[in-house]
Order: sequence, then C-alpha cells, then structure tokens
Amino acid sequence: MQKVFDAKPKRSSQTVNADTITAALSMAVHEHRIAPGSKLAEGELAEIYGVSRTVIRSALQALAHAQLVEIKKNRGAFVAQPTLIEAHEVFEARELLEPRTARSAARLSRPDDIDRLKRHIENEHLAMDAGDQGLALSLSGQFHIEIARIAGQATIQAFIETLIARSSLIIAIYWRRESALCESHAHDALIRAIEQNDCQQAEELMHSHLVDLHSALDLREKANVARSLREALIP
Amino acid sequence: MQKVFDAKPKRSSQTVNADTITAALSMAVHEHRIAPGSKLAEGELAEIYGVSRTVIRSALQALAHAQLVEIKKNRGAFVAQPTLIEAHEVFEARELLEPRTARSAARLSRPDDIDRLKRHIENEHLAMDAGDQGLALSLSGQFHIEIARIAGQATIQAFIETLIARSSLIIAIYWRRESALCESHAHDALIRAIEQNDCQQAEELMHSHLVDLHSALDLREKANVARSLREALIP
DNA sequence: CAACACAATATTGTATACAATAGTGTTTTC
DNA sequence: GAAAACACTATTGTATACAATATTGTGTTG
Repeated sequence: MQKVFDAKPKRSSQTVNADTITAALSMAVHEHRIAPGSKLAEGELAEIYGVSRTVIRSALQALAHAQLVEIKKNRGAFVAQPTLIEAHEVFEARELLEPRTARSAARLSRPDDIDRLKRHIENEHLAMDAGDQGLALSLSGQFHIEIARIAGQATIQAFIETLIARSSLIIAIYWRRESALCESHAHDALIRAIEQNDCQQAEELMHSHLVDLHSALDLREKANVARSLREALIP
Repeated sequence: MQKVFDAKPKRSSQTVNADTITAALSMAVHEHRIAPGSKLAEGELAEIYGVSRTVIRSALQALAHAQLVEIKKNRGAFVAQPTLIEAHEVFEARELLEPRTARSAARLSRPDDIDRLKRHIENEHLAMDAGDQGLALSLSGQFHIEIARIAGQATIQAFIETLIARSSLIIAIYWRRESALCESHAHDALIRAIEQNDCQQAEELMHSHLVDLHSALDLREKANVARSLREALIP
C-alpha cells in the first residue's frame, strides 16, 4: 500500500496529539494524497502515528464535523464524497461570502498583509513549476483563507475555511481534466486590487474568480461516477 | 446544586449515545438552563447520563466544534462566553446570510412549509404565555432555522444553525433587561411575506429584524462583566 | 449447485485503568 | 507570621481491555 501520510511515527521531541493528526490528515486531503471515499481505519492510523485509537477517534470526529470525513455507524470513517448538489451548494455559499470578504480585505489591508499574499503566490508558482499540483492547490486555497483573515471577521473566516476544505474534495471528484487550473492570474489581479484598496474591484474580481471555478467543474458526467456502487451498477 | 439536565439517567428502552447527550446539552444551553462559563465536568456528566467519560468527551468535543463550549487543555470544558467582538461578528454574519436566505425561502416555500412555520409561532406564543422564556427563545431560534431549511441550502443552513446557537449564548450574556423580547411581531410579518412569496419583502423584514436584535444587545456595560476575573479586578 | 444459515474474523463502540497535570492545602523555613 | 516549597487531591489525557456489530468465509440443505 502506498504511504500517503507525512507525519513520522513517534517523533519523541514533539508530542503527537489529536490536533496534529487532524491537521496532517486535513493536509493530506487538501493535497489530494488521499482520495475521496478512502477508508480511514482507526487501528491503521493508530499504528501509523504511534498513538492509541482514542486520539485517532478524536481526530476523525473533528474531521467529520468539518465534513471532510464521513463517519458511518459501526462502519468507520471515510474521506467524504460530496454529491453534485453539495458541490453546487458549497460554491454558491462561497459566492455569497467571499466577494464581500474580499471587499473588506481591500478596505483593511496593511502593507505586511500584501507581503504575505505575495509570498503565498510565489510559493504557489513554485509548486506549480515543480509539478506538485497537490501542493499548489492547497496553497491556492490558503490564499483565499489569507484574504478572509485580512478582512478580520473570524466567524466568517471559519466558514470560509470549511468551504475551502470541502472545495478541495469537490475538485478532486469533479474537476474536468480539459481545463488547466491556471487561476494564478486571477489571484495576481486580486492582490493588485487589494493593494490599491480598491474595494469594488476586489469584490468583483473575487466573484468572477469563483464563478470561473464553479463553471470549471464537470457537473454532468462525473455525477454518476461511483457515488455508491449500488447507484453506479444498476442500469 | 440545581438540577439542570433534562435527560433521565439510564432509560433502558433508549440507547444514550454521544449524539443524544450533545443534543440535550445543546438544548439546555439554548434554553438558558446552563449559564455561560459553567464548568462541564466529565465525571459529573458521566454519572448524570449513566455512561462512561468516553462518550461524554465525544459529546463535549462536538459542542466545542460548534463553539458552544470551550475546552481548555488539562482544565476541562466550559460553556462558552462569547466576547463582545465575537457577538458583533455573529450578528454581522447573520445579517449577511439570513436576509438572502429569507428571500430564497419566500421564493421556494410550499403550503406545508407555511403550516410548520405557523405552528412554530404558536408554540412560541404558548411558551411565552407560560412564562417559559428559555423555551420561547429556543423556539424563536428554531424559527430562523426552519426558514433556512425552506431555502433548501443545507450548507448555509448549517452555518446559520451554528450562528443561532452562539446567538443564544450572546443573548444570555449581553441582553439588556430593559427591552422586552417581543419579536413575535417580526416573525408574524416574515411568515406573511413568505406565504405570499414576496421575496423582496422577506429579505428586508429579515434584515431589519436582525438589526433590531443586534441593537437590542447591551454592548457597553456588560462588556466588562467578568469576562475574566483578572480583567475585571485590575483597575 | 444455488441459496440460505451459521460461524469466524475484523472493526468499531464503550468502559475502565492508569498517567499526567492543575489546583489546593499544609508544612517548613527564614 | 509571611512566603515559598512540598505534598495531596481532583480532574483531564491516554492506553488498553472488553462488548457489540458488520462483513466475509464456510458449510449445510433443498
């Protein structure tokens, strides 16, 4: 079996608790190193991370609440598989929240915020050039979270973070191969608008960026790809 | 000590699992039967509900993720005490999400939806007449959730549910005694707009309703009421 | 040989035992 | 007698053991 987890077992200098495992699994999902639908067996994870099942369960429950994994009673935890309907809902919610947030960010941004955004973009380009699409996607998501952070609304930021996490799953399932994911230009333009405190422009750019993403999902064909075996195999 | 929990210990016919305990505690917070800041000791809850600490911990973690309780490392779980800033953020988020949701609800509502809303209002009035302010408040919150349900966006509905849960805590802390909480009229007007599929009216009514609620919070005096002893006692 | 029933196995759900930590009370020392 | 060091208690954090459940494999029966 392929090794997909990045945390080393039993690094004695660092305590491995539920939060670190939650973060590690979350990162693995964000970077598409674990596919939607994958079984996350407690015993296996406990062995990998060198802790008891107790702390694994805690981590899995946290991920379940963020809707990144689905826990089925007496069946175990699986990486979530958002349905087509849920995919639409997630992007509609993002189109509702993020443009307004980008506007606030443009109004409130300070010079060091811009620096951080630019560093993010650089890393994104670097990952892209290195061919690490998973990392690039993850950084791309963090870019949106960074904008929410600048807007200074922790409550809405938390919502956006869960939406972006789910978006990563949605992209893993419904992204159409044909369209390349070169959204870097959109991000570049966003930074400029925010840097110049152009609220209106920032809001509009974010909105069109999200509409682009939304429409780049393959909404028909993949719909009936193995959501459940039963549905897939009954003609 | 006063008995604040409603679940009977060891009802043999019904399995008591983490979800039921989460719901029971959540309800108790919604109805203001447990005050913000209260300690929720694992052993005590385990005894009350007749289960082991394992399942109590699971329930508390779920509540923590919904931000209804705060878990402090090696200290335990406490009913959350939203700060003034968080209170503002929650209502600003509601003002962003709910008017749009009310609009959708007005567009999509069906006759039986209206029936359910009206039954909700009735129960709200009944609880009010019976002097059970806690129950009335809880039902009032559920009214908003019901509207989100009608709008048919599960993702946004989930956000609104967490916002309303936190609103209950905020009201417990920052509600000013002077203003009576007779928001029933606002709800009545909302139902009429939704029943008549008047989208614009529903959106505006919801917005002004939330602004009313927001402004009915006491944002100055209570701000420095025992957020922490340290801050309260140092001049 | 197909279909059902039953047993074996593996995994999750729960309880309990032990370890670690924070808070509190007591004792010692100056 | 005040302050600091220590020990004690209570509570949380973690591991492990046991119970319950689902799945899979095997055998029986028509």
